[in-house]
Amino acid sequence: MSVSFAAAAVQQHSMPWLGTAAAEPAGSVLSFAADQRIYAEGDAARSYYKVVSGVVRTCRFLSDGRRQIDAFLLPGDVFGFESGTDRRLSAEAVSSCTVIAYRRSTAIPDDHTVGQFFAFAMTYLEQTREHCLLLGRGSAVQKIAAFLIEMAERTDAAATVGLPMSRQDIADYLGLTIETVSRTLSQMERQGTIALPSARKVVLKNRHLLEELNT
Amino acid sequence: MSVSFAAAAVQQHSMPWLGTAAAEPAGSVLSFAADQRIYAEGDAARSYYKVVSGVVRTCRFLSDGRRQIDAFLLPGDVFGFESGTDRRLSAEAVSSCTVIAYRRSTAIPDDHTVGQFFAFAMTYLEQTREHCLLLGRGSAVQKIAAFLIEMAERTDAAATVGLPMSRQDIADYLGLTIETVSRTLSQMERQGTIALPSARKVVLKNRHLLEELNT
DNA sequence: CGGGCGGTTGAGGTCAATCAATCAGAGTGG
DNA sequence: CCACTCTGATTGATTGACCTCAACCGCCCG
Repeated sequence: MSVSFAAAAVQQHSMPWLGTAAAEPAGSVLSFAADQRIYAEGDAARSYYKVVSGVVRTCRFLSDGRRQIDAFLLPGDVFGFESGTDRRLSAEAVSSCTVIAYRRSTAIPDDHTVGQFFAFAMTYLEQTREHCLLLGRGSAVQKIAAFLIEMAERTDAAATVGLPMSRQDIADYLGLTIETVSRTLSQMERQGTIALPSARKVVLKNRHLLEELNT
Repeated sequence: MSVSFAAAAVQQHSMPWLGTAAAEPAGSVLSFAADQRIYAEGDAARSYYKVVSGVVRTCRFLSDGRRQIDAFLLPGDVFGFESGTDRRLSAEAVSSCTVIAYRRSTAIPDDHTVGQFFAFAMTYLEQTREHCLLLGRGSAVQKIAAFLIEMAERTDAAATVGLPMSRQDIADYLGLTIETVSRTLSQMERQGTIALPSARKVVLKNRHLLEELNT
């Protein structure tokens, strides 16, 4: 689940959108402020993106105003490729961030590129299935524990994990409310499993215990 | 939910499945009795499958014995392709069923086949995301309503929908208990939204209302 | 007729949602 | 430098949805 930055840099200018690699232009760098929309559900999908810095969330909105966050994208992560012409999710900046946008090409696909996209899709598919398992069968404590471990692994954090997103973001990712997120974190702190030096920092004091909760 | 951008990983993971010949691949027809295992989590992934008749479920088991069903596969559906070498889910026959197994080949990759796999993966990804939304944010009534509509659409059913799977299967698919599934169906029947001529048959008497619940 | 299995129904408990108040920190203006 | 405000986070009290435990029903099959 770790992110490979070296390989990302190498591949940076040769990832067409199901198109030929030959005349593919470099992607354009874009910056977004916190909570700014990158694209919305229903938009035409003309590009895919790679996160350079900051954090991005992909999400869907329900008619009652609630929100389900599909994924948090960290530096190195790729997002925004679609099998159809339209966006199925919205993408927004969690923090101020910069991304590289790669334009979709209409040229004939080559199999190396399609193979890469297949691999991306499968990776996301497996992660989304894992997320389903958590949403369908996990208690609040299990959800928070899994989330903290996920963040720790993805940021290669030793013990102190930075949380770039708000409690509301975490709640919408885990299918909880902000109150439950907050309460669960507080409860874990009282039990000595974690420490909360600030709202956006978590120290994993007993990571083994957190991992056991996930089984 | 990060995607590693490592090119090496992409090669390694996607290549095994890119070898299917352009000519119609030879598949062997297999039959399974109800509840029989087709493959288990952790097995080597040597084939992918297409459902000919009957219904298949893909699922994972938790340490406490509970189960999360990832998907129900109906005739025509393809399942069992993996990005790695191992099965990440188990597959079992819901009813007695027949499937065609296509062995993975080492032949030269083929554009069309690779593109198909990408399309399959994206389709499943979108369905799984939809499922996440339901599991994370839906009430019992919403889950059951969405499930009934899904089954109706997938079987092209007019009004009477056959349910090939048990209440336990439905519960494990929706992240509920059998009691809640049963109660919710009964409640919908009392309200006149559906009728239950038998346990495995549902008549959608007010499909519009069911669809509204989903929004 | 009796047993077994899947499904339904009921009573009571639990966990997370809801409603509501308080707190903490960052930014602003006097 | 200190109120003041605004927003995000925390905590408390209560409610309610779903789970759990348990009994019962209905159908199939011997």
